[in-house]
Amino acid sequence: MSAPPHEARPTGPGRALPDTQQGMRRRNLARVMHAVSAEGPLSRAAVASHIGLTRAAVSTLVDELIRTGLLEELGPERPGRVGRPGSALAVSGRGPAGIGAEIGVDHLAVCAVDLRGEVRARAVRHGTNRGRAPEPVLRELTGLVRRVVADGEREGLWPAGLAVAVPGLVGRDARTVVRAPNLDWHDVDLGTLLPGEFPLTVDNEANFGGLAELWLGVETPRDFLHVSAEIGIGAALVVDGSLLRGTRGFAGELGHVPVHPDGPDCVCGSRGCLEQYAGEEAVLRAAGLELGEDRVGLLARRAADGDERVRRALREAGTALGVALTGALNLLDPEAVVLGGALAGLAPWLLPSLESELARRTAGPPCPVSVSRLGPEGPLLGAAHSVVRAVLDDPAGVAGRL
Amino acid sequence: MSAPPHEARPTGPGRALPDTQQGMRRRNLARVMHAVSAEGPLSRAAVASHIGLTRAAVSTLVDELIRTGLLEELGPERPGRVGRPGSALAVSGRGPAGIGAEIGVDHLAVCAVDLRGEVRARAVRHGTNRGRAPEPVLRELTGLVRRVVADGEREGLWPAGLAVAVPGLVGRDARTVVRAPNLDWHDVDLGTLLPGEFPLTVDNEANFGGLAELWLGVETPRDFLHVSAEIGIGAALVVDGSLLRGTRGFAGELGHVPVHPDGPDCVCGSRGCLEQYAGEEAVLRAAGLELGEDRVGLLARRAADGDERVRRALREAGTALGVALTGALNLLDPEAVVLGGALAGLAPWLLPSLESELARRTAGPPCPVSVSRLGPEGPLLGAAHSVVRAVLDDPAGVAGRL
DNA sequence: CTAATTTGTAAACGGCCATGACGAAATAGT
DNA sequence: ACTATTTCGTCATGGCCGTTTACAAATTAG
Repeated sequence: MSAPPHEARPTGPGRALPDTQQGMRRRNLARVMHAVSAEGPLSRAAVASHIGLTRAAVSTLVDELIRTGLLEELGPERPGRVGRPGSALAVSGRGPAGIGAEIGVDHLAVCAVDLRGEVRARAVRHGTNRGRAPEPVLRELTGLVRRVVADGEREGLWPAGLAVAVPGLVGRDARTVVRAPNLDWHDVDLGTLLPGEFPLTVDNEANFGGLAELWLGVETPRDFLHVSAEIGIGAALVVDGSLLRGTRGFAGELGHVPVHPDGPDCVCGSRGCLEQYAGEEAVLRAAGLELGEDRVGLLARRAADGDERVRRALREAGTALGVALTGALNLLDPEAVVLGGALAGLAPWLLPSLESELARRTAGPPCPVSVSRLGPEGPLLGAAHSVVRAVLDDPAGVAGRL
Repeated sequence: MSAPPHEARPTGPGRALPDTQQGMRRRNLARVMHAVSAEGPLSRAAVASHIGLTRAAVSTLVDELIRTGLLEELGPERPGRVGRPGSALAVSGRGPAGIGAEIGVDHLAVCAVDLRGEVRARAVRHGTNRGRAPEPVLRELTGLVRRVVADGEREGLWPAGLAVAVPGLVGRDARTVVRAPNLDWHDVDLGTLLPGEFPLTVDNEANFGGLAELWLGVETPRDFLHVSAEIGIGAALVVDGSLLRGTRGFAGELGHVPVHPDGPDCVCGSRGCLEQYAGEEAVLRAAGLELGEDRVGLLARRAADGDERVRRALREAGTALGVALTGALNLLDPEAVVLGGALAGLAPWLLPSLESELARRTAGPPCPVSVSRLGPEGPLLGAAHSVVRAVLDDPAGVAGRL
């Protein structure tokens, strides 16, 4: 009944496996998968030199991975250089798939991603979820999941796990939504309300967005700060290629970093939090706009149209964001800052003031700020890919479920 | 000539070793050392159940460790329970030792710590180093190191490495002091100025202080923030048992987190940094005291004597620290905050305002703040222990140097 | 067309942990 | 006191796994 304790979280060639010969084998299988997945089609010899094993050892590993359907033999490479050409190996486009889901304030979305990282099926339902009870929302989501799973199965894919991105704080058990202000959900255990046929992981959408940036971004380093504002302002802290979650799973709450310690009261009990200056509500108020559907799109359109009041509101939000980020950069010394989620769309009007604030407050060269090209798709893709990464990180684990 | 590329930094049972049988063996040797080191004297059977290997496997591992002198057989345990009593194993009190050194603003200190974690030799020289050139200071330090090494050798210890704590920023190469404001050093490569007979590691004193807290603290969790103020205000960020260093090695610069963004100018180029409110200079000025020797002790004495102006200065510093920490806690969600270094001595007057500020600004239960019992010894002990940990993390590596 | 190079596989080898059995040394029960 | 039981450490055996060595296959260089 209950799904196996599927620990999708630690990423990087399958750590935490026992240091026994079997564990070694499993880790080496993972390293082969990672090499092939990351470096495109590769011959056995190329894999061997990538991961530091001998060709013979890689041969047996590859045989096993082909037998279990995780790897595919593409056929002989086109020569080009001297010597016998290798036989290209690629990650299979059939077999296990990661199912990602997103519970947004204004929509539900589900997609299936194969081991190659390609989206093979999608389903979306628009319409607000603000204030709706968890049960009906999750029933709808379950419907979408089943549809996507069915679509995938028609193409030879089977679900290796389900990862759900939610706009709120998630406990370290990766199942319960502790608090989702914009849905008005508290302590909802998604594990009991979603299909139990495959392993489930739940996480904050900012975290999944950050992971998407890490895995899918073009030039993303292994150490960066991914800032995203959907509702509150959240940040994903990626340190050395893995997510910093904090003891309770609440790390990255950039929105409640004090900017003006004596500023206006915040719902969190503190005063002058970043959210009071750069949060969605605050910006809309400063811009003189009403709350409604597609608030971010509205801001972007008005700013593009030259509405000076909106532009000023965004400039000031950028400045506040700059102050809060200065603190974060001093603490974490990341390689880059990436603006994602809603911020990506507003970047043209936020960036100037943000960057000048950072430059003013930084001694050396300021930390580069870039804009995510994933935009609002980030969390959904990150969720689906987290399942895929879990498979790549322990191919033997998933093979056992065949 | 040049020391081997000794990577003392990653801690945790020898990771990053290749996934081959030899690497497995090395990691298992490390796991045995860790088990014995952490859990006191242990029989082979107890070690086996701790690390999940069979008794037979542990036997051969232990044999090897005894042969290389890293473990010692203490003899039969006193029974107590049924069955043949085990033979107690303990980490050897002879063999490799970690040499720790500290370059303080007002002193130099060196110590040797054996694998059991006990300090076996020390040497100190008092007197300011403020403004002195690196060469004479490091010549003196070299003298102290040689003395401590000689003392250790008389007890059967040989130096496995030297770790130096400095009051400033250290590059990620773990050798160069990028900037040490209070010594007025810039880009000094300690590697060329210190004995090259054993592997060298250099790090910030705040980092070593934090590691000392992690390794030696009584109830320290694996996730905490260690705040220490010697000169500037530095923090060591310990995440899941390892130090967060940042891309350039500059993480933890709590002193330059903005507290009042429009406050007084700071040397870093920004305005209203924490250091302007809680830094040593700022507090002394607010307290109406002169700069001189043992400034922290002076503050503590005056505060203890009831000097209201000093107490107010410390209260206000505590409040500012609380604001900056609020930001850090929101970002990192650690399990605890530990005050170390100079702050430990001033804690009685800082804590009340600090904690009330944290409580005011935190929604749930506030993060517990504790005071380090290591105090000013932290960085020195952390440095020495970092070498010891490196040995425990890869005993085979050190055995090769016998 | 030959020499050189590279790939993939097969067989022998060696290292390492697991398994199972055994003697040793203690306790528990009679 | 004596036996049964439990636990410890070790040894021999076996299986797993990566390495080494050798070799055939496939390509380029000359």
